[in-house]
Amino acid sequence: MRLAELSTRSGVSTATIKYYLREGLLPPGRRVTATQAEYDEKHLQRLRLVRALIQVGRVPIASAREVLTALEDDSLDHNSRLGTAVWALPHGPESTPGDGDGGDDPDTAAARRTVDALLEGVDWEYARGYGADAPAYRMLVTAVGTLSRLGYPCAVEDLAPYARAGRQLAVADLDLLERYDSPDEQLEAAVALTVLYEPVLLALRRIAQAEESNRRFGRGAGE
Amino acid sequence: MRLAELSTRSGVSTATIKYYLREGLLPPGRRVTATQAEYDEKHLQRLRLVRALIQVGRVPIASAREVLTALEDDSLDHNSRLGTAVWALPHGPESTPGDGDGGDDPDTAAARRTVDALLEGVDWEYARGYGADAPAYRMLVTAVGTLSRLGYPCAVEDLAPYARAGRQLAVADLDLLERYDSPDEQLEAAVALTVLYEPVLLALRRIAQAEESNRRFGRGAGE
DNA sequence: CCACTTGGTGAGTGGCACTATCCAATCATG
DNA sequence: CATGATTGGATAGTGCCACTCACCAAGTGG
Repeated sequence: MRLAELSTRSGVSTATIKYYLREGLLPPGRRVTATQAEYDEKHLQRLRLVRALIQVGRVPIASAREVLTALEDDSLDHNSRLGTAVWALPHGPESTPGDGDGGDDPDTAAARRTVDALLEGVDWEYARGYGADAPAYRMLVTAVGTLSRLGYPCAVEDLAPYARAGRQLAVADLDLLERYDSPDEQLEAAVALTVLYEPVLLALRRIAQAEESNRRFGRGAGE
Repeated sequence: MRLAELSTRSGVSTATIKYYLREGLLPPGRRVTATQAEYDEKHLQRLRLVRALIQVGRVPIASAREVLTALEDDSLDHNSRLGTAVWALPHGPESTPGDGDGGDDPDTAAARRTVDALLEGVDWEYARGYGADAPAYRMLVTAVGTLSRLGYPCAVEDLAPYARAGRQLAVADLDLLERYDSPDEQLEAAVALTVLYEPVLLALRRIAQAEESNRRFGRGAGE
């Protein structure tokens, strides 16, 4: 199919598709002549994934490119590709640099200790092995630091229920992932499901908050 | 305290504080003379909350203003303020407008049916009462629509584990909230905890994914 | 008393995700 | 073959948003 058809089928303007091609988010089409290229279903699927990452997952273009590059990096084996791709995903506000406190102020140090205790408490030794390198770990430390800086509770026992929920979510995630047999499908699914289930989860939490608030405080509370 | 001290104590530049004052995110200080104003601890606390909303929660300025306005709207009772504030929080990508499909294409309609069935299945009748008005509901429909458009599983039974997790999270959230006695504290805490626990939760999910992936597939997988 | 600081205002900056315009090569059609 | 539309690539521009800078008159402190 031509670029125009790719556009109508995906609902993305040709200008935007050209932009994605330039940015390396979409592999170039098979060149037919000097001025025409042919795209296939894989391009369409990739384009949809890119849109989902950017619009739903709010992943910046640069991170999306890293993720997608990792997905098709032939120099890595399946598991490494998966790891690299998810690793490159959204870091959230990394360490809030320059925000009054440096990277190792007392609050952040305390947050790190809390997080380490939490990970030990729930027996996630694999995660602890990675230490401060994992984006998710740093995101967690930053968030916990911000919470305590604001004076909100975030001791180990406060965080434990969230860790338990995270554990269940991960099991559900992996269950979904295991439906895919082909390595390529699994790679793309890992990225897509990680990102696209985030709004699902957050929305469900909000709705459940309203529900629970209503249950505890009566109509009108919560949301 | 003066603006400069507010700046050093919060780590936010005076220019940015002035900007927040202009935008109505921060109430004006008590005017001492024609060119000087006095700020207190409440301003500092509010400023920290604003920073947290914007930097950690990625809440746009305009939404933050709505939230904060609702928090101190004297024309509303406690519960209405709480509802309005949380209601104004982050919508995520609302209905992905103009993205090829309008607001009521077949995918979205199917997503709506799935979501309704899910809410009925977990017996959240209060949430269903609000229908399409609640931002969280619309976020959920959008996300589910995107998932199915990409060909990823999001049937009721696929979503159920996430709803269950959301329920547990909401209980944990409300437990944290109930520690606060003063209505004002509770209002601010509701907003802060809703927003600031989102990165905590997402980070824990990522870490747990890596942990679970390692457990199932052996070292190197997941993250 | 006078350099310095303060807080308010308007205009400017930088980043990012597009988007509009142009162009030569190519294709479809009479 | 003539010719007008279309294609894909390149470049520059747009709009938004969260700041940030420059300036200024009014006040303050040594």
